[in-house]
Amino acid sequence: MKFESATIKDIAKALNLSTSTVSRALRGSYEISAETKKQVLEYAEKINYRPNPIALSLKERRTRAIGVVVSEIANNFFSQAINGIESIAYNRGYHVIITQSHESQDRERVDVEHLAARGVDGLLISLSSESVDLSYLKELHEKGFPIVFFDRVTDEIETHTVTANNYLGSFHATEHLIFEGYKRIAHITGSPYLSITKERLEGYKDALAKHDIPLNESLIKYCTHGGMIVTEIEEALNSLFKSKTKPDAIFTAGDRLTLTCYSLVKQMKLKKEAGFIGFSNTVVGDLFSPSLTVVRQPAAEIGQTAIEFLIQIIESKRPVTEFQHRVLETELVIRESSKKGD
Amino acid sequence: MKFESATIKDIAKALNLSTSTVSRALRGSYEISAETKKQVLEYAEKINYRPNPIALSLKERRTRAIGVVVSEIANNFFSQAINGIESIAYNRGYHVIITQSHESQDRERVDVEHLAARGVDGLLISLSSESVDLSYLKELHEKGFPIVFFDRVTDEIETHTVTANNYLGSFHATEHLIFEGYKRIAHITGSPYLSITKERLEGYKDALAKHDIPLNESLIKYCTHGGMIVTEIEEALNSLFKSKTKPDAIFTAGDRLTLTCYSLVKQMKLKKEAGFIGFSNTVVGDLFSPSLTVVRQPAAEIGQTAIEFLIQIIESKRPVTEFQHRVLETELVIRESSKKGD
DNA sequence: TTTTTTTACGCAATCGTTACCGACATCGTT
DNA sequence: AACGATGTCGGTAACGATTGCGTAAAAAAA
Repeated sequence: MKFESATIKDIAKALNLSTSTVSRALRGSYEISAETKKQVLEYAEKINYRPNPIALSLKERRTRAIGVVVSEIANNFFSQAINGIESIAYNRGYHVIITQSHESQDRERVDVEHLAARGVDGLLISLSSESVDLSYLKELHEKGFPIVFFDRVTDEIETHTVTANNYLGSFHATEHLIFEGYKRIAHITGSPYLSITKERLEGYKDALAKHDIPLNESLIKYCTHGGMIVTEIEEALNSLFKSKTKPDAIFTAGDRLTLTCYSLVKQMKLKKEAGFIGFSNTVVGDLFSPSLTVVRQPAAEIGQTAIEFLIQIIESKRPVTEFQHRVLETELVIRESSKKGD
Repeated sequence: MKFESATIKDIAKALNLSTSTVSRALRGSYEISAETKKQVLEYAEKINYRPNPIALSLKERRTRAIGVVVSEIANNFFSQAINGIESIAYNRGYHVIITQSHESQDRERVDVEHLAARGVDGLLISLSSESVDLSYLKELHEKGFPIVFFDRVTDEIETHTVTANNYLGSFHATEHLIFEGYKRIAHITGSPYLSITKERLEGYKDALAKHDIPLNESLIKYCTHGGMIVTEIEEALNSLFKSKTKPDAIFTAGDRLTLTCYSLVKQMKLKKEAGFIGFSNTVVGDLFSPSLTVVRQPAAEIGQTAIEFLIQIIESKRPVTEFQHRVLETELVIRESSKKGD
């Protein structure tokens, strides 16, 4: 099945004009007579002519499409971020092509190269858990391909970044647990490669330090697949609660991680024993039992800012050399799960 | 900023060959000598040559991209469906361009026309709440443009459709409430234009009829924005619970609707009074308090089936005239919210 | 009337790639 | 020796649209 669309040639043939005249008439060039213009416009309207964007892309070397690479769409943070991206893109006349890395470095690489080859004008990317070798991104970037990182960023590539204030969000969350009276706070987090993991870990550590709570490395668990694999979290929880220094509170980093972990905690009947707080952008935190205290990220704003940066690079005449690192504040939404029951 | 990529011409120039020879060598044509092929292949590898998909699209009149139009990404059903779509598309070498209608007919139309003009090879669409005038889709379809409907379908356009068994899902959910002893079951649903609304309503009505419960029209509330506007649902709930024939159970249709409504019910402290069941693909239903009984749709399978149908149309040599209407079964996940507390 | 200017349009190249057609060796066959 | 067959490759048009340049005709200026 192929699907034929009217072209400029059809108009030219029907009106006995050349394609160049038709093209100029359509674009309202001054060197076309009013009469001819009217004819062309009317006929174009009649046959519902739409310029072929592929031909335009070939000619103008731009596609007005931008690529987005995230680990999972079915993640509240990312779906909200994409909403933000899409709203701005739509208004600026850009298409958004969304791909998922599923936390796989290989898949991410395929996605990126596919998007670049397909000719997107730029790339918005939040790195996968496994991404350590960024050489393919570096190559693209060095060739002048516009890239903006958001959420999970890297300092190996000099470009705009947009992130939440993970450090402070984590710091306040931890401190909140401390204020509530918790002392043995476990931190379950994602891949140690990720920027967000490092930043959140720092915030956690600094909050403990500020309140003179000794850091216990065995209370820190890395779930490298970020909540996508349940057994991984199960093992982390088992190891935590079997130890002699059982935690009295859990602080999780990441949306899927938080939800999966909270679900497991409930199944394992640990709910009354431990305080709980997690990074999550779920909209139903107060439906949970106990209702869930979360660190909420301004996902939509992050997405919006990221794509604005990207469009700025794309539409800039000269190579951009000054890069911004925008950091947006998180919000601590306090509910029951972090309250001390004693 | 522009981003230059190596072309077949660069190879031709460097190797003192014609572009046609290079092209054939790259595609492994038999009429190119082994030596020349080797040269070309090696040089292409060296400069990291990638064929320009835009030029190919122009020539082959296909883009290997398919467009998806849903109302909202931030909806568990749709994000899971997109996951299904994307997994198949990826393996078959297709790109997926996702757009959101935000339940607006105008936006949907712009999306569809934009995608068609941009040259996607086909369209996967779940209609918006407002969509009544489908003339623009009809036009495309009549021109031979491949379209497959999923979830929210229409019978005005003859093509493949993929849906959950909304009727039976609804029937069983309602019957379940009846078995639990509920008698005055309210049904809060979406736009009356939508196929899913009608089907679910039928299931609800038939279940009542089967058990000799008279239908009370005032127990049926239409929230035309499908849970995106909170006040709409608030009004529906207020009107329901202020009436003298107060419902003893609530059955909601739609993911966002269910979550928003359940949240409101909890806020309004109606939880102990009314049984609750809803269509939802949330993965955290058992975290809620009370844990939430849901009708779960096989979202990923729906997406997968839909895109398989679409690719089938796209790759078919002759126009497709026999269309399938695949219906996948839902799953009733029974938890506390639907249990009778008495 | 002649020259200049303006108007209004066509021709052809271009973007990157492929496909049809043709060209020209080299070889074997008769 | 002449011929066709075969193997290798190049030229060119085409996909749809834009654009610089050229130019005929009409209008204006001389």
